[in-house]
Amino acid sequence: MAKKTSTASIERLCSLYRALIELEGQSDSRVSSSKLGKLLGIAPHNIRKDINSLGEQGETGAGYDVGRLKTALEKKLGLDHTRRVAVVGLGRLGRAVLEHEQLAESGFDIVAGFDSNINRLETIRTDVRLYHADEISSVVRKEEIDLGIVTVPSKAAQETADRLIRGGVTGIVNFSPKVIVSGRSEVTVSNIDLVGRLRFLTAREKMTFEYLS
Amino acid sequence: MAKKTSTASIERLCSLYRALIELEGQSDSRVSSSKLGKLLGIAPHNIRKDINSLGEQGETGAGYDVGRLKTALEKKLGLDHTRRVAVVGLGRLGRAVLEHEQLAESGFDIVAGFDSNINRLETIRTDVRLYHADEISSVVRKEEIDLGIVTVPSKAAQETADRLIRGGVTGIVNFSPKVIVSGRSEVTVSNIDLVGRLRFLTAREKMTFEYLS
DNA sequence: ACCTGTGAATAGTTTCACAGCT
DNA sequence: AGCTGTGAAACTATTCACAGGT
Repeated sequence: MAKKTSTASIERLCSLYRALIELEGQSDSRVSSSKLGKLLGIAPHNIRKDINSLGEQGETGAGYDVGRLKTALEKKLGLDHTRRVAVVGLGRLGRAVLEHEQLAESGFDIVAGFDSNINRLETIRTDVRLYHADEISSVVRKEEIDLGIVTVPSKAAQETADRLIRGGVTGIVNFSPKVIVSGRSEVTVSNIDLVGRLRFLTAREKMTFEYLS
Repeated sequence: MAKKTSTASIERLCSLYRALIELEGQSDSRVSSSKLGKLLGIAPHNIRKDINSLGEQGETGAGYDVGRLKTALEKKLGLDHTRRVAVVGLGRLGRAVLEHEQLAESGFDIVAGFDSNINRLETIRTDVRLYHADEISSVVRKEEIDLGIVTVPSKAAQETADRLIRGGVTGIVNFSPKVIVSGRSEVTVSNIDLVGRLRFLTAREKMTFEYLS
């Protein structure tokens, strides 16, 4: 297999996939790169490059077929089978994630919840099976969990991630403000701390403003 | 003012700021770029460049002074004053955000919540003032709100964002899966949809695996 | 010995331009 | 007329290398 796909490109392909799901319901069964570009705020050239980079789509001279492209992407991105997900940290945010209907609809089954507070484990009413945080590694392994969502306080974040990784997850979404670094290169971590985002937006405005003056 | 700071660089500076907050409590009052690099998973060269790009820090030959660098960053990134934030969409996730203590601690005051469901507005118990979604623009303007957090269903996302922008926010964090595009260039949008992140992690693993084979 | 600051080199990503298809 | 596919150009970002300081 030839060229590695860049992170940025994978990111765009995922947005693209999302857009295609929406377009699927529409009347028109074809889309052009420029229409997709407008929808996602990406340059059309870029979209063509991305699509083409996953081995050409065989589409020809007048737009892409929405259904076909979607199916192709699904396969290429590995989104054609459900994935098993665990949530660690059952505070307000963690519980909101547990009950997030959209996850299952999109092929991500939450099959386990973890917390270090026994009280919580007994109180929370949910269909998801709950375990103590000490069991993370073994449950992840036994239940063949692919991905972990971390919603614990920052001081527990790295330790939580290490346990998930030891259990064998291939990716982690980290909502805690502490940046998680994955020792192994085959595990990808996506850090999406809210405070960090707000800081970024603030900084962004400041710097843009300064640049103009 | 000379060179515009790149998005990636601002992003790194924000992580850096976070790391400095943590280091501030520690015994050692100095950090080296390599130590910071290890902590954040960034190359030391890169960190030096970033720090230096905001007008040199005056630090000399043996590490940076944690406190001084933090203060400098605070000022440069515009994090030295509190910002006013609104949350739109008071479902499970929105309510979790409303009560997120860390926001206020970090200088982001949530001063308004919005929803289009009157029932919710009456039921939710919180210190934050709640309004109907129709009032977004006027309240944002009157309360001088800087940033918006969007936790509405995807079909309402763009409309919500438009209202926030009309009211005058300078940035939006969008938790909904629908990509929001801001017409005006002075408004930055940060899209952080959970399903999208999980898709990305899935795709990432698949592509890495394929590359190796 | 270990650190920062920074010009130069390298690598990587995006944009352009146009050939070719429908 | 409008579209995709793609090599080449332009641009941006990262990494290197080393001068200079403590």
